Amino acid sequence: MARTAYHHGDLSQQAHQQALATLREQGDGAISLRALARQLGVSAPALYRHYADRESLLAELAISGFQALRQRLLAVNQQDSRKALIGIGLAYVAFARDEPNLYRLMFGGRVLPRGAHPRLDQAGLAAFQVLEDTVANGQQRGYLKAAPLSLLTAAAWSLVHGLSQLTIDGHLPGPDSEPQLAAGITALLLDGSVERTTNKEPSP
Amino acid sequence: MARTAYHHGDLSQQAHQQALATLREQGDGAISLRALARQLGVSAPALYRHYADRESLLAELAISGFQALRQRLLAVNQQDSRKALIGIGLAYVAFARDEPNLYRLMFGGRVLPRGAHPRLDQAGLAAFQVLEDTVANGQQRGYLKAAPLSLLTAAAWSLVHGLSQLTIDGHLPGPDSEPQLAAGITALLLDGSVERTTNKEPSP
DNA sequence: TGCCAATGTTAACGCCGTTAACTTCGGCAA
DNA sequence: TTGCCGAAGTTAACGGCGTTAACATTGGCA
Repeated sequence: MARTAYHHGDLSQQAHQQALATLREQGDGAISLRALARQLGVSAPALYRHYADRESLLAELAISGFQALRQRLLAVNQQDSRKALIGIGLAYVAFARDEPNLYRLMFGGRVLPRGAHPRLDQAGLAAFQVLEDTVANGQQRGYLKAAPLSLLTAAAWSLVHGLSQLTIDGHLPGPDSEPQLAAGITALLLDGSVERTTNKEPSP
Repeated sequence: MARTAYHHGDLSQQAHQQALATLREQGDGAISLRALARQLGVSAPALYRHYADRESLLAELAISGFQALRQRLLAVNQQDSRKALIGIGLAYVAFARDEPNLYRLMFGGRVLPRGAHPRLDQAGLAAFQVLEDTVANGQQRGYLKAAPLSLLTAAAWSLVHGLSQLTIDGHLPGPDSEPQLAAGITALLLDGSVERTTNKEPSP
């Protein structure tokens, strides 16, 4: 169907783009189908030809977010296991820093209950898979402990996810020191936090 | 001011309680001032005598959430440094599991931009302080590395926060195995994830 | 006792998501 | 070439929301 005065011709794509722009600038709470339609010079119900409801539109945005995150994690691709793991952590946090509102939508949990949008779940899983593969690889090479893969992966994911969330919410020191912080924290998970010279606790 | 047919007498308190109940059951998105007023048998604008707007009400809920979290962290109080640290982690994740919707409100970041509600920032800081004190204590006793306190604390907080978020959003295995997972992950941050026997990476 | 500040009320504005019923129009079948 | 049908738009409407303005009630203090 081609472009006409009546038929818009590319509404789905443009709605996605415009909604993404609004999300980036003002967060998902600012996304309204009516305002979106207004900006696109179209009536509000027209959007319902392309999205079942507001939540479906948000789900599409989240899906593209997971795909972008996955690409950034795949781009790390270091040979050395330690560098690969720290690189993944840095890339993850950098994504959250660059796209805070998108990241919040993806992981907010407020919208989009798990299981409501299968394609969304699948996109999230695909991004997670990159992290898990990196951990598994480090383990196969003997760099990481022989602990259960699910445990190591959950630890790594929890760490970078928590750091991302705290960073974009301003709970941690300014963004200038953020890369060092991320690298230092990742290193802590790798090397441990306990003082190795004294395994026993000294008496107080 | 006493209870009357006209004057409710305890609206502020009851609104808080009712909103908290709705939050627990359906999340903050389901909290509406009009519905709240209806449930309390009062007109909607009456609530504006006690809360500047919807966001202020949510801020109050979040504040009480941080206070509850702080109490649960304070209740750990183990002598042994390692047990104290793991105990804090378990308590933190347990709180999130018990109050998922409240936890999301507290850390969602979607509502309540940092700095908008000073008392909220202060309540969050007070909860964070318990974690930092525990870390500092472990460090002073020589159990933890002599790394910068802010780094160690950020790592611990990131880990438990990320684990909490992933847990309540259903990204990790069922809640039955959750305590073991939390304990195992916390132990990983303490002891490290790398295989100690081989510090060098073997050639592939 | 009278008044004032606190705490309620109704009415209204403009926004929102969503649905129903109708219109336009591109492209394919006869 | 024509006719029609389904995709993709339209307007109108419903009910809900946050919020404000203007007004009403009333408890307690001077």
